[in-house]
Amino acid sequence: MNYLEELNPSQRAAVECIEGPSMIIAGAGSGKTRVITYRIVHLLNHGADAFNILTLTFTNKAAREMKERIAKITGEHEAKNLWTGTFHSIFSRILRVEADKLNFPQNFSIYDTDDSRSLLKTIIKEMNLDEKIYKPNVVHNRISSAKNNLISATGYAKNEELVSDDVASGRPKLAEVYLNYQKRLFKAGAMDFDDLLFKTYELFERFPDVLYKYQQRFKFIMVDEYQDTNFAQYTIVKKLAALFENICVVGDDAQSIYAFRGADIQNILNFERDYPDLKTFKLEQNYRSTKTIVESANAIIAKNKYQLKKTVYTDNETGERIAVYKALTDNEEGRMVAQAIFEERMLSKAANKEFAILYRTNSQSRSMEEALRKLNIPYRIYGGVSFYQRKEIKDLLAYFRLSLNPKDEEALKRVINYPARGIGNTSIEKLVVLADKKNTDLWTIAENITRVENTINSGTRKKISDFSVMIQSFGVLAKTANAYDAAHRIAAESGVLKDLYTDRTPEGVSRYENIQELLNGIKEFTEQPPLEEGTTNTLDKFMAEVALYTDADNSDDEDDDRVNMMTIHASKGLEFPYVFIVGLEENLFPSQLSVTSREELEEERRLFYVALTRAMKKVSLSFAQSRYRWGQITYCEPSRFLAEMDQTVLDVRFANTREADFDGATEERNRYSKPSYNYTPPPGFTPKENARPSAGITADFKGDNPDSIQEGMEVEHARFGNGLVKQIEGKAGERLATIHFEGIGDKKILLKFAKLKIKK
DNA sequence: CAACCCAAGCTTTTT
DNA sequence: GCTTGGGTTG
Repeated sequence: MNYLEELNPSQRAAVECIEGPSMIIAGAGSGKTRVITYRIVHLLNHGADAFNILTLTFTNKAAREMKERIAKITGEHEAKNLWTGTFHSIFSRILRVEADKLNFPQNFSIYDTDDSRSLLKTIIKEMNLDEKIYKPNVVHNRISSAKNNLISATGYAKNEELVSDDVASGRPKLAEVYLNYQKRLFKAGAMDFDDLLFKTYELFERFPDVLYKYQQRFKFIMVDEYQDTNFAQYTIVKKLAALFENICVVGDDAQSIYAFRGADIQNILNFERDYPDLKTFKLEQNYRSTKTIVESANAIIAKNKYQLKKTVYTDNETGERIAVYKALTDNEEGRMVAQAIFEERMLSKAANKEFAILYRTNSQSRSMEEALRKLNIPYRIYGGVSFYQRKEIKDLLAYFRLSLNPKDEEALKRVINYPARGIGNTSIEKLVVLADKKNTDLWTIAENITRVENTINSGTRKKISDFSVMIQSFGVLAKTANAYDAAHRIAAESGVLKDLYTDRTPEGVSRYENIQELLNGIKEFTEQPPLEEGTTNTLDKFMAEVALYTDADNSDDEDDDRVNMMTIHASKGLEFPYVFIVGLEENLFPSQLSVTSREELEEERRLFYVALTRAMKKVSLSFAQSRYRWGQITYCEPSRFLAEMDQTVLDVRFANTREADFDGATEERNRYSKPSYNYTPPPGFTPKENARPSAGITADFKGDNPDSIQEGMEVEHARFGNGLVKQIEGKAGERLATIHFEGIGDKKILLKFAKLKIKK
């Protein structure tokens, strides 16, 4: 095929520039992925070896899609040899090969955020620090951002600015916690997510010959979503590219939405400085969206001060106006969105999967879900609690980790008494004390428990020794048997399968199914042709990859016809014909945590830009005037982003679907539509005095005495409306009622908290 | 040592 | 409002 002919002039220029440093600024919907994949194809066609091409992405999904697209053009064989993956996965591959240089075991464990926090908690306790001040996640964030800026634990301790920050916030010992944390990770043969970057940097820094090896291997380097790189990533890429300088970065400053975790748009500017003979390409034609959408998005991003100049335009048709749904409550917002999807589906003969509901926070999905369910609209939620974060999955994975790396302390603590085998907290504490005394690790103590002098009673000692023998046998399995056999036997022999199988509650059943799903995934992995011919796909190889799998990576039947629901962050890189952006309220979107500084607010605005530009045909926005947060009703004001929109393309609708009266307010509107940090809602968005009372609004709803409520009564609830009391359990003061509400179903409610009006 | 109960934190986003 | 983790009880 002649791929070059499928490109517009600027895309083609970017693809054809394969030598030397280049930067592609790719506006939303401008065919970025196409350019990257075709550029790789172009490299291959011009004599580059797939083995020499490195492409770094931010998500596993992006990497997988890219590989698939290239495979379609070049064939599987060629595509398989490409180095394409996330920063973390590519670097962990390198680190496994080179682990001995850093004195890490080749099977080092990768600690996820939970493991890191848990270890920090242990350290904070051991140092007798106040957990209220040294909050594990605050401490973790500090350490994480230090690592992302390539500041080691010793470097941190010497950094006056950081240390005085810590002193000022009452955490003078933070540097010491960092030092201890790194010591413990090392002892456990483990790296956390940030170490995968930091240790790669360290490896290249300390071993120039190793760096040279990879510099020669990666003759051509591409970085996707370059605007999201942090300093560590930037530095490592720069090192890798130093020999050939064949580096091409692709990004869009307007879509930088990860500054909160260390991403720095500055890297784009640094890039221009680092490579004076840089060639820059701008992809400005949007092929995805209507004029209305592109122009609205442009108008929004124009409010930002910090940005590169570019003009995104489209030749597509003007398209529909942007609907704005104004709801009284979060639940009503859900109903309106569901209703709108229902109607649009009829009107445009659109499929469910053409719709996406995007929100700022995962917790917003609930009201949407309920409303969709009521209209029998099938949906799928991306993200949320990811598969690999589930307790049962983490438990079994901890067995795998421990089998491969018995020094992995977090894994050991996780499974030594799961399923319950009589090694409780007191015994574990004793092991910790012993390990400390002998200056060794928990595993070494456990392994030698019958030979070490200790105060643990003989029954428990036997149990610990049985456990360590079992783990040792698993270790052999994991390295020799095929991954599925090993995984299945570990799941069975550890007692995990049995434990979950015995639990016949719906949650238990679902946990069991999840384990089966994991095992099926391992089976699939086992049956793949191995990377090296003649070898077996063992469990250690599976684990080398799985530690970095997350959320959307299990691509379960994406062809299903369902409405898509996800956070805006998760939607980056995707497109949908119809997009609903919900919860456009101050303190929600923009987030409450970001309205204090200009930089953070601009990031929220970019987030809104990303959300708008996901849409191909039509965007709908919505907001509610009150919403449940932390189980409490809070009143909300419309988001300033609504005021920043071009008001003439908005089509505002109220709950009763009559058109909002917007005429005659133009002057007023202009007065308010300037970007303002002291936000005042524009007219038309302010709640009306005579807003119709609905089943949701409850400011002064008074309930009757809860003690007088009895089974069989008809009651009214502020939020759920009318219902019938079916059952009351519990003693006075703690009475729990099961009430059937019209159109909602059964709810269990504590009477002393619920405000219920007795109707009959 | 397990089961239960309560308090705290959570709702920013991901590898 | 929910989940998680810690503490107390049996």
